[in-house]
Order: sequence, then structure tokens, then C-alpha cells
Amino acid sequence: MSTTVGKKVKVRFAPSPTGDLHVGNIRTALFDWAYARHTGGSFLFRIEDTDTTRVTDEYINAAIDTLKWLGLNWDEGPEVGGENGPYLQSQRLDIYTHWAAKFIEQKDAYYCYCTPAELEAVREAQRASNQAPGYNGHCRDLTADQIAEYKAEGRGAVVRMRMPDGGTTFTDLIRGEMAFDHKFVPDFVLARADGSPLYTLAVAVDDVLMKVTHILRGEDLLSSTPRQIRVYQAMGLKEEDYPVFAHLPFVMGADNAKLSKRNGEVSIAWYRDKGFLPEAICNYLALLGWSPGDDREDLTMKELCELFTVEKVNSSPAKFDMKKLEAINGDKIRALTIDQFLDWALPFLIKAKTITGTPDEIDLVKRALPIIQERIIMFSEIPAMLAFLFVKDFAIESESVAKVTDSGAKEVLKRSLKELEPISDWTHTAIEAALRSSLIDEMGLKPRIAFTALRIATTGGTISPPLFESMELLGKEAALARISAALTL
RNA sequence: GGCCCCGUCGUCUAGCGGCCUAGGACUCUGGCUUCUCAAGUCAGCUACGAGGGUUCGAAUCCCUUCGGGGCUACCA
Repeated sequence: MSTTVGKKVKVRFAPSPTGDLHVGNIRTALFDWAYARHTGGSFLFRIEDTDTTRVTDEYINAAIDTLKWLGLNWDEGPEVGGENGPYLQSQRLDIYTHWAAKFIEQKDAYYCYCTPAELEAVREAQRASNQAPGYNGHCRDLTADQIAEYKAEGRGAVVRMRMPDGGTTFTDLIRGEMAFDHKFVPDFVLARADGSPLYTLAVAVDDVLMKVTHILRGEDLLSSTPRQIRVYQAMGLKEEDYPVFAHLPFVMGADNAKLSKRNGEVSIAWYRDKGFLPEAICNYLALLGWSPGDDREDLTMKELCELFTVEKVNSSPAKFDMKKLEAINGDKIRALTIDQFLDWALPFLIKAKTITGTPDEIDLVKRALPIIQERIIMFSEIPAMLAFLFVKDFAIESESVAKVTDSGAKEVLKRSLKELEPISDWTHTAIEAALRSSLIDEMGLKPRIAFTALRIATTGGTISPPLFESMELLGKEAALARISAALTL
């Protein structure tokens, strides 16, 4: 099992960007990265874009961007280069062609002239008779005459790998000893009729050529492992040099189906727009299918690297839980310093057009942030929460108007105006002291009653940051103007 | 259908034969705190899928069964 002792660990993340990177991809990338960092090995990033009809440049760039944003830096791959490049499979086509030809030459593979319709008919028959479906070996040992005949018919040929009798065994770091009988691993296609390589060829060739030592990937690839190992053998790799496999459990959607676009917000870009911190996303994702073994849950990226081992990865699938992600994000936000918080918050305020970004605005935002830091779970909530400080034409939300126009409220507002006007040091402590002594002590009102009208008048609604701090931030002039305005309703 | 993987609170997990009348976190419920909303804090609800074994003793080992998932492409 420990065939790689003494060898420097190299882990790769090799997505096929057929869409935005999603939660499942990223969980895999995170484990790959954390394992590389934990072992002091290197992290390789490769793009599997052999299926050019499904992968686009846009998605490739987005994938690079997402990984960078999350802080999952790679040592080899797009942008940073490396001695085993290029790292886009679409730029390595001749390499795969070379190996496919070599396999043919070695008789490990053969040309298969069966048409898709013929193959489908075979599968249909197998299924009908409860047989294991798979290629029936029709073209395994064609004679020269038969080949000539097929060519004359104008048939194209795929390159198909010959699976020998017997079986494949390997050790999965997460699932233990795995054994596959080749009766259920039919000969498989390495290259299309047009010569382009398929995943199974490209992935195995690249992992070998790029000297990958550990393959941590989704469990959907578990049953394709014997085919990959077959390619290693055909390449002449010794068994002790095979990469070690670890098949990660799935991340499932709430509806218990494999996470996909259809059952939830899975694109990392969405979380970024919503205002989740990369560290919160990574922290949460790390807990999906893994735990440090004790009760620790709040982890920094550094701690994650220190604690992460494949042995502690679970073998059962995990369901994605947005609530927990939100809880972690809230905790991480509360742990931010004000300057860090400001850096994260500003783009959201500007994007929402709450502010334009003038120094005065930024200064006010910075003063306001402490009172909302413990009230948000994601940055996208900030604009709505601070809007009352910046709106040009302030208005009370319609459903709250009635609460400032009844006689009791008007009384509170009038009295407050009178108490507030003389205050020269406009601080929340001074405001609170004046209001409490007057409204609570003298008028005998319940705090909740007394301050609701003021809250609505100054912030526009029944829910707001703390009242006195909000009034302080608003400034004396604006606060009094709003209270006066409410009195005219 | 065939092959394969998986199965502890609603969710993520701890547990690797006795420390388990099963621990933690999130959610939920209730209390405290309180100028609203939060945050904080205290308490509570809730789990070893089922059935057989093995054993003095099983969540932990074995078998069966049921359930969930994956693969079964000239997708990855």
C-alpha cells in the first residue's frame, strides 16, 4: 500500500470545466490542495478539455479565477507553468495520439470498426438477456481481409483497449482493498474515430507523465479505475509507480441527488456574489466528508492543511447544508477586523449603488460597520442594512407608517425632538441618556414602545441597527430632520 | 437488469468490542439578556435502517435484507 514512501507527493486537481466550478468540484480541489500542503508535496492543476464541444474558454478562465479566489494556489498548471506542461489537455493531443499508436503497435489496443448502431444493438441484446453490458470483442482479432472490407465500406475506426482476462486490484486510501473482475470491465475506447482522445486515455497518460502520486477524486470515477490502471500497464509503468487512489464521497443536494445545477445554488460564483468568505466556504466544505477527529470545527486554512489527512475522509456521501455554511460565514465575518471587514464590504456597497465610494462615504461606512458586523451572515446584506445612512430621498416603509402616525407615537416624536435639539456632543451615549430620562423615566413609557416610533422615523423601518448608534451615525441634523418629517405624516 | 460504493440525531459528524443510559456542531423549540433585529448565554427535542448471528459484552465483527447512490458512451 505505501508504494510512495520516500517519494514526494504530487496531487492533482483536473476538472473538466463544462460549467462553473461547483461545490462538489471545489470540495475535491480543497482536499487535493490540503493534502498536498499537509504532506509538503505539490499541487498540480490541469484542465481536462478533451471534449471540445462541452468545454469553453470562458469556463476555463472562470475555474482559474475561482481557485485563485479561494486561495487554493497551485504549483504547476495554467498561468504558473511547470516542467510537465502544457496543462491544458487540448494542447497535448499529439501526446495522446502517440500513446494510442504505441498501444496499437504493442497489441494492447486494436482498431474497432463497429458502428454506434451495432454497438447499441449488442448492448440491447445483453441487457435483454440480463448479461453484463459491454463490448463483445467483435473486432479484437480481425483478419487483414476483414479490415480491408470494413475500410472499403468506409467505416471509421476507434482505438479500443484490450482488457486481459483476470482482474484488477488496488488499494483505495478511503475504501480499502478494491477488486474488479475484468468480466465486468469490457474493452474500452481510447480514441475516437477522428483520432481525438477520450478521458480514460488522456487522464492516465497525463497522470503518469506529470508524475502524479496521489489521485483524490470523486467516487463516480471509482469504477473507471481498472481502465486507468490498464493504461498505466500499457505505458510500461511498474506497479509500485502507479499513483495511489482515494475516491471521495459525493456532496449531495438537499433533495438527495448528486449536487448539480438543477438542485441548488452550486456555482461558487454565486456564493462569491452573495458575500461568502472563501475561508468560510473552505472551512465548511472541509467538514463535508472529513473531520479532524475531535470536536474542532472552526478552522483556518492553515489549520486545515496541518490537520488534513486522507485517512480521516469519510466514505459515505454528505448532504450540503446551507444553514451551516451561513453559520460559519457569520462566525468568520464576526472575527474580521474592522479594516478587513471594510475591504470586503465596500465592493458590495458600491455594486449596490448604496455609495459611490467617496472618502466621506467610506469614512461613514467604516464607523457604521461595527454595529452591523454581528447582524449579517453574508456581505450582500450590508447595502440594505446601511441604506438609511445614504439614501437621498428618505422614506418610511409603507407598512410602518401607521406606527408613527398614531397619537402616542407623535407624542414620543415631539418630546424626542425637544430633548435632542440641545445636545451638543452628538454621541449615542448622550442621545440615549437624554431619551431615556425623558421618554422612559418621565413619561413612563416602556422602552420598546418608546423607541419603535423613533426607529421608524430615523431609519425607515421596524428593524434596524441599534437605534442610538444609528442616530449618531446619521448626524444630528439629518436625524432631527427625519423626526420632524415623520411628524408631518 | 449487471457490476460497484454507501447506511449513527432533520443535517454534518465523533465513535474503530466494554469509557456509549451514544459526544460535538448546525437547524429547530423554550428561557435569560435586550431599544427592534441580531449576537451572546442556558436548557431541551431528536440517531446507531431492519433481521439474524459471533461474543461474557456490539453502533463497532460476520451474514441476510431493505434503502440511497454511482457506473454501465466514439461524456468526464
